[in-house]
Amino acid sequence: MVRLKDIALACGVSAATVSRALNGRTDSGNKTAAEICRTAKEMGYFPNAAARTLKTSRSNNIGILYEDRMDHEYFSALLNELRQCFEEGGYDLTLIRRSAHSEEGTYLERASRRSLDGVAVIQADFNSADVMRLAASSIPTVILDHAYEGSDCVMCDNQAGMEEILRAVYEAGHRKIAFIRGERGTVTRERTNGFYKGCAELGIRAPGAYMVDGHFHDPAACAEAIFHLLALEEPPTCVLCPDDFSCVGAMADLEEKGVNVPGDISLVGYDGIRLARMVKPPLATYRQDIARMAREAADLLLEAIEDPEGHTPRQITVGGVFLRGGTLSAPKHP
Amino acid sequence: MVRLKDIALACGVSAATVSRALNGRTDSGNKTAAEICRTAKEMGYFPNAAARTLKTSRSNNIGILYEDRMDHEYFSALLNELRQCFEEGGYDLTLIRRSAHSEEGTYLERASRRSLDGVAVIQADFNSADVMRLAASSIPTVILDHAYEGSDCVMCDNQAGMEEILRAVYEAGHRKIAFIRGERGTVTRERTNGFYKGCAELGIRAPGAYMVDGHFHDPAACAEAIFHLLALEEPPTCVLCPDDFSCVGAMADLEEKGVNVPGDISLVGYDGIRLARMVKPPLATYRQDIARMAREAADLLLEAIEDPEGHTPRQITVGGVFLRGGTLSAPKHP
DNA sequence: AATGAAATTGCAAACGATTGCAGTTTTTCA
DNA sequence: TGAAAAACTGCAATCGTTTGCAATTTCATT
Repeated sequence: MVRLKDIALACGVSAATVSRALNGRTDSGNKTAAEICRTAKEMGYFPNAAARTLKTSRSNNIGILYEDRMDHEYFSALLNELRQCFEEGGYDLTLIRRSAHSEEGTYLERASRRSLDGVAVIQADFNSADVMRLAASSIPTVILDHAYEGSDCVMCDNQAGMEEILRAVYEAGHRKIAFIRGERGTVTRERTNGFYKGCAELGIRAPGAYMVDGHFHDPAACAEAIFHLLALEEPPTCVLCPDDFSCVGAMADLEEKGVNVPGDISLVGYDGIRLARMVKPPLATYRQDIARMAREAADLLLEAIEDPEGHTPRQITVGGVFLRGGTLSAPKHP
Repeated sequence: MVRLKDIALACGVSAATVSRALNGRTDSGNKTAAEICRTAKEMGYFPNAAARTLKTSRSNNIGILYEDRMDHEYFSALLNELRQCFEEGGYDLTLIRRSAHSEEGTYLERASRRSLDGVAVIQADFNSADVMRLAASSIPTVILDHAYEGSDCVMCDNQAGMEEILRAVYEAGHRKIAFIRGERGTVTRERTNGFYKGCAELGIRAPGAYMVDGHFHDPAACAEAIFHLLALEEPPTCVLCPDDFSCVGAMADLEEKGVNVPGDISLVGYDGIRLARMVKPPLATYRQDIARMAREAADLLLEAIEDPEGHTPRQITVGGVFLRGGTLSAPKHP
């Protein structure tokens, strides 16, 4: 490995001068600086990250907190976009997660042990003290899809999304609309708010039986909930599912049992994953603007890193767009 | 941050002793060692990764090479499994990729700059000199889904997979079988071999027109290829697609244009992603054993890291399993 | 040419951990 | 009890880079 010292030797200067030249500092003579840079390139020099980190306590490394399995397209896409944003800024991404079996090491510890410049929380158990400690620490942190008081957060506009879905469903002629929601949390809370607000605005009755607790990303649970709803005395004509994945899976179950979508029941998903638009009929759904969320999150985090004093935490919501689809049609018996 | 020195001070010993005690070295007095460990825990000590890396040139960090978008379920799942394996071993994962716009920094450079202990190549342009240089370097590297002479590789058994698919298709009664293959590379080469080998064994004719060049993960291209095949004078009765994702998308296109699957044509996918089994009809496909691939890859890489001398590169293939599905039925006109 | 200011440069001390070597203590055994 | 062996500990150098300070050079100005 080529060291600073090697270049210094080759150029007949000190290591300090080489460091200054390579870092483009103003107090570096531009005649020698050019020569030094040339030699450095020739010799194939690149700085040792560990040494630099040790000295400056900056790692040019961003931590990614992602507890879940990573096979959810929504999160994968988010991670992908984030990576692009951060790589533009010269940062690498490191996945951190408490090792499942040996319970040693909190997130905060893992982050500071590696001198991470910041952490993006894509998916985590937001109620755990561990995550909260990280968010409250001095390490810049941005949270996605969850509102934390006093932290940088980027969320898709779940409330507006639900309201938009409701409007579309209403226009299609539905008045009996059920909502299967996912696990408790910011997302579910906001969607629930949007649901009730939308119902109120449109003058739709929203009986308690039409609000069902379900799970995200769980087709079986979603199907079960729908069957349960269909068995009601006064079944809904349209069901809003927690996410596209569940919805697609549930739809297959329904068809198998002889329930036709949208003939017997209309379905609407959430997320706008690509496969949801490929199945037959394509899902009516609400597509989140993942690229923009990532951009905003990256900007927030980078700002907090570059200027910790000047930065004040902000909470940003990003809107999406409703996609019409064959799973939503006029109800047979309105 | 608590330093080694702080603990040394608190315990009235030298930093060297603390280091030895904490690392459980044999030349450390067990009376004091216990005391030191206790104090360290009390004070909330954890080692500074940068300092340790600088001294030992081991980072406990594995690089992940993943050029593509990360929204392919197959690769996401692979990454997920890998993460689990490596985290068990106490390694973190760092995503490395040439920053797209500023062309500075090869993979090898990025890896050694961060003192990565090893690199797993999940998805990359295997023909690029950059990747080859990395594989040929002294940094332990394991390649997934591509055969590199003299490197550690883990591949799914594409040849056997194709042969198994062919047998199933044959049993269903098909004799005119087309194959849309993906981009050139190890995977495609092996599948092609498997296709021809299977045809030969079963006594199936394999005219050149039935072998179509296509793309992975590209539903539109797949659909187009299928239409092209259907327009042949003697169209095939069954088409093997490059992957599930393409197949699902193409199927929707077909239905839209009035072509019934499997009535008019049988389709078979490849990969076994979850959504492929949720659509209607569920795809006949070949599911790769991703968990096992990850395990093998991790084992290879860890072995190469722990014992670089004793390790000789191996190439491992992992078999999968054929999944029957509604997209494959007996041909109308055999 | 002398002077002071400005521009460069080098010295040396960090950053926090590890480790060979030597020195000290303890243990073992005769 | 004494000497040798074993066990433990500390010193100090080292990993590669950055940076405050001081020293040196360069330059403009009179």
